[in-house]
Amino acid sequence: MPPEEPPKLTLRERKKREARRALAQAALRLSLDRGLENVRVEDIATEVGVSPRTFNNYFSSKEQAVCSMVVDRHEGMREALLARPEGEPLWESVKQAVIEQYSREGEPDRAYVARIRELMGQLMLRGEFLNAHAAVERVLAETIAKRAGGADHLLCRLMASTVESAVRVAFVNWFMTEGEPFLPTLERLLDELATGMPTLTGGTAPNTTTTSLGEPLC
Amino acid sequence: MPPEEPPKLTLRERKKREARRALAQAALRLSLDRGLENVRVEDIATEVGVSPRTFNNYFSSKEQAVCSMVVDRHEGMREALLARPEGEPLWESVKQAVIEQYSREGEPDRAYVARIRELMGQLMLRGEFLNAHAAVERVLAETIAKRAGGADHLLCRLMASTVESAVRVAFVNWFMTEGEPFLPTLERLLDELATGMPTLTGGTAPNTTTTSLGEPLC
DNA sequence: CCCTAATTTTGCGTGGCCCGCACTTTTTTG
DNA sequence: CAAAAAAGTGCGGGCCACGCAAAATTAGGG
Repeated sequence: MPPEEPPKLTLRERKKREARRALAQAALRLSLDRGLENVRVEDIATEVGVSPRTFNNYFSSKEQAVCSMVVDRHEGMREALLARPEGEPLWESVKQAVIEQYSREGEPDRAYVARIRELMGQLMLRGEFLNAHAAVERVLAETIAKRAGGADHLLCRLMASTVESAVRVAFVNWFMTEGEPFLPTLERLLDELATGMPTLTGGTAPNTTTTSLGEPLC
Repeated sequence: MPPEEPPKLTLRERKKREARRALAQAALRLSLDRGLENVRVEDIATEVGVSPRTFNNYFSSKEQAVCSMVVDRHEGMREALLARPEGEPLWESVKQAVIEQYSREGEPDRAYVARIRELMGQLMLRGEFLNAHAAVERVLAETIAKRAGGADHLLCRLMASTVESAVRVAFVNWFMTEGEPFLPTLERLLDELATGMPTLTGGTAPNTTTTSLGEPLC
């Protein structure tokens, strides 16, 4: 009979999530401002008004905090995939689910693109970023498997991994070029995957010089 | 006229490579023995008979040292790809080059599989591992682009990224299962990629329970 | 053979991070 | 409102990455 919705999440839970969110946000904001190497854990903690020790109760490194948004996407992704209509071909479902998830957030903010590029130069952070994507990939694979009704487990993993590849490539392309929008690129890459690899034909190039490797970017 | 081959690499260079190799090897061996968390940088350095400070002249973290073998593969991969016959379809070239590279090393050692599994549980290491694969991916993309004679840059990246996905999936499958060999799996996955995604058809599964996420393994 | 310049290794010191532990503060529950 | 549960906090220790400058090693002519 009580009309007020007793919030399913206990106060504790809400505060906890809020704190986590605030820390992640602060970590990202500060990193974009000054560059990750100039942000100490202490700074992030102070920004949120919490002790440095507490920061480590939520994240085990600042890189993890910065990347936590990536891994939080898995939840939306799973729901989107499971919500696709019954008879739809599997690949179409996956494609739509992924696109849906990334549209929900809107095009990433252009204003920060230079800073993001700079940020991704940080080695540790790239590691954590890839790691986060791997986490998403895992959940995606499980969801695909469930959705496909027990199809070959290996192929499900491959599919998930492949989708994540497309996302990463589209993202890198987005922040490395000036104008190209993210979503259309992603969609195009996903379509490319659907038709298979042999679209491209071979033949050695004429004369380009050998580029060295090092590790300039992504 | 001098018949002895004057080693192209100066003594300096040889010692350097040797040291690097020794450090990487020691790092891997010790990690497999005791688990990465029980290996200090000092231990690795001592094992090779060098000061801890020197270790950091070669690698900026022990995780990096452990994973350096992965990134060293890029060289062989590039050569293998560029050595493929002229007219061969691009995808076939890529596939063969990758398989060639991984056959060269032989099947990974079965004896250590349990330890490897344990090792991959380490979060930091997984990050560095993924990072290493990303480096290989980048070189592969460049090489593909060169080989394809200036094809769409984005698609080259996608192809490289996709190949690396297959490798990672095959590898994880290898160390998570008991008997399945690595190379045949890899080959199968690459073929799967060639034909495109829609091989699998959809339809929701019957009743499986929702698995939680956390981050149990890879 | 030896001397000099270039390069590498090393010791030391600094700043920072991660985390276990015990203690305090806050929230929950009965 | 009191006891219990859970989260925040301060302290201390161990480790790591790295800048710097001094020693050790190598390279290449005289």
